[in-house]
Amino acid sequence: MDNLAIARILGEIADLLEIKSDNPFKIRAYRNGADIAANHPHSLVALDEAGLREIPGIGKDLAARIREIAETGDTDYHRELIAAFPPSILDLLHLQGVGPKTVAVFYRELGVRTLEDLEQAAATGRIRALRGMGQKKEALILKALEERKRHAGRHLLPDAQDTARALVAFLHERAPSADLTPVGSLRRGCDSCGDLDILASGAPSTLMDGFVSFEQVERVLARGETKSSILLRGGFQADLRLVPLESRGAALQYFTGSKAHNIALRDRAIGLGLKLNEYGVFRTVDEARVAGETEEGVYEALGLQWTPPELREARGEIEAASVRRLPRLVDLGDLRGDLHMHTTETDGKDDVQAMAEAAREAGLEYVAITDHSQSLAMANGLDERRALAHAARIRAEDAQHGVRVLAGIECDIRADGTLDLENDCLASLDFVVASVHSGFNQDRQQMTDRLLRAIDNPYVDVIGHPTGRRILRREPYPVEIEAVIDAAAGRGVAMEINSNPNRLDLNDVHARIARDRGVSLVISSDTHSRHGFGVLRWGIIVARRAWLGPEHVLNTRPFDEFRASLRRNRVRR
DNA sequence: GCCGTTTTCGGCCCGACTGTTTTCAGTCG
Repeated sequence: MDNLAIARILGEIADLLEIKSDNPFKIRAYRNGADIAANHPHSLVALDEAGLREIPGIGKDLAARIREIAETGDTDYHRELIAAFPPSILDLLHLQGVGPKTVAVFYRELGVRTLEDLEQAAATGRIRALRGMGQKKEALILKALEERKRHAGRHLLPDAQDTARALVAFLHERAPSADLTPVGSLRRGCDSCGDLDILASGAPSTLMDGFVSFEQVERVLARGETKSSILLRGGFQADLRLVPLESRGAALQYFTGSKAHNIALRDRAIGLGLKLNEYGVFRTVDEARVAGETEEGVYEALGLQWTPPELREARGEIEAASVRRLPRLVDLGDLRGDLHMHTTETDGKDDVQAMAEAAREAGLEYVAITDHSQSLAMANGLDERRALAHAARIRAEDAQHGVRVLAGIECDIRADGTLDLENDCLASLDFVVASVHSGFNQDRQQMTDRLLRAIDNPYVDVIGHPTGRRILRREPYPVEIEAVIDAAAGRGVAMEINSNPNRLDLNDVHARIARDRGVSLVISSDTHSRHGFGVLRWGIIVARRAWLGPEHVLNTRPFDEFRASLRRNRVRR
């Protein structure tokens, strides 16, 4: 029983209480408890009741519940709630536009318990008959269901990586000398993964027995000598492939893909009188194997530079590799600063000092503190007066913790494209990220104009999470992203790669366009706690997939150079 | 349910937006 499992139970209690319309503050207490459990650096199971109660936000009841979960795996309270409501209705809660009140009405009035029930109800016009609902609501629900279906079976990159890691560790115990590597879209760093592919080279065939007995297996889909597939609880499908050691490189190449990259490579092989498959590179004339032990060898045999997995999407990498002109890609170690984070002044969990210290420990040389502006009332956003007072306190921490600290803001872009704080306030700050947080239903023209107008504001340094997507949950808002990129290029405004694994926004394709049009990128964490700097690795993966080198990323620069390169500080001629 | 207290109750981040109403409920962030 780990902290995440505790968090999941507390979170479900909060969800169920919400559907029950229980005391909202009690709900918040449980949700907060789930947050605490999920983010606590040490195992809660190891703490006794007194130790738990020392954690702020954990009181008498939550401490007792956590103890109960630690000892029995669940709590009676949770079981009681599940007895009152089928747990499958929690799926409904995660639909876009459907909240606890709506779920409760669906359940009470229509007996809806599952996504399928809901789809039936919507399709037969029973939603619109409900009080407070209409045709539009019904259409929105059908759309949300359709989106959900499209994303079904896909998972966020960190979830895929965690599951793959657990699976590899499990397999490693059974075949310590084998080489075990996650391949497929996970190795390429795609922003979501459909299934997990694990390659085992030099493993005994008995490893398959281990694989299908993995503790998280729900169903064995296929069981063979060299390939097996399992379905895991939580929805992941995982495939294990066994190849002999001498084919390791070829198999790595073959199973990493992408499909388009592999097809192009095999095509190239044919042109060279060669054949490429998962066992090696072979001469067509006599079937003699010329490569396959290492991936480098496979690419060399095809007259190509070894290509980083992130680039294998048939987006020009083969042509570049053939003339040895693949770019030097940015690395996590290149990052010197982080330019988007929140503190307790708005909706963050830690204060400026704690963030600065954590940033230093994460190896960063500078940060910008960018709390929310007033429009985000729910996040306790800052008005001009508070923004300036906060800036003064931030500057007092500058260089006090081994990092330079800039007083920034994440300023909301209003529906009309104006910014949420007066220009003289923005001018008094060191750094401004401008982001859209509301009004996602504007049409393409309105949203584009809105962003263009924000870019026109002379105090905007960066456009934050420029398309507003939430991976697997919300589509990007409609926007002419290329028009926005061109405007940013013209005005010298940078664009963000938000590293939150739910966002990864800009995505790889758009970030590459931005790069090609001369826009500078920043890779930022958008962290809301001192534990959140680790997400920068996901932003780095997006940047690598976008062909970015350190020279394209502003926050790889030394502090003084970075600062001088900001639009606001650039020497104008 | 947690917390802090002028300590055992009373307060707990709230405004924008949408779709439904005709003054508001629900969702989102």
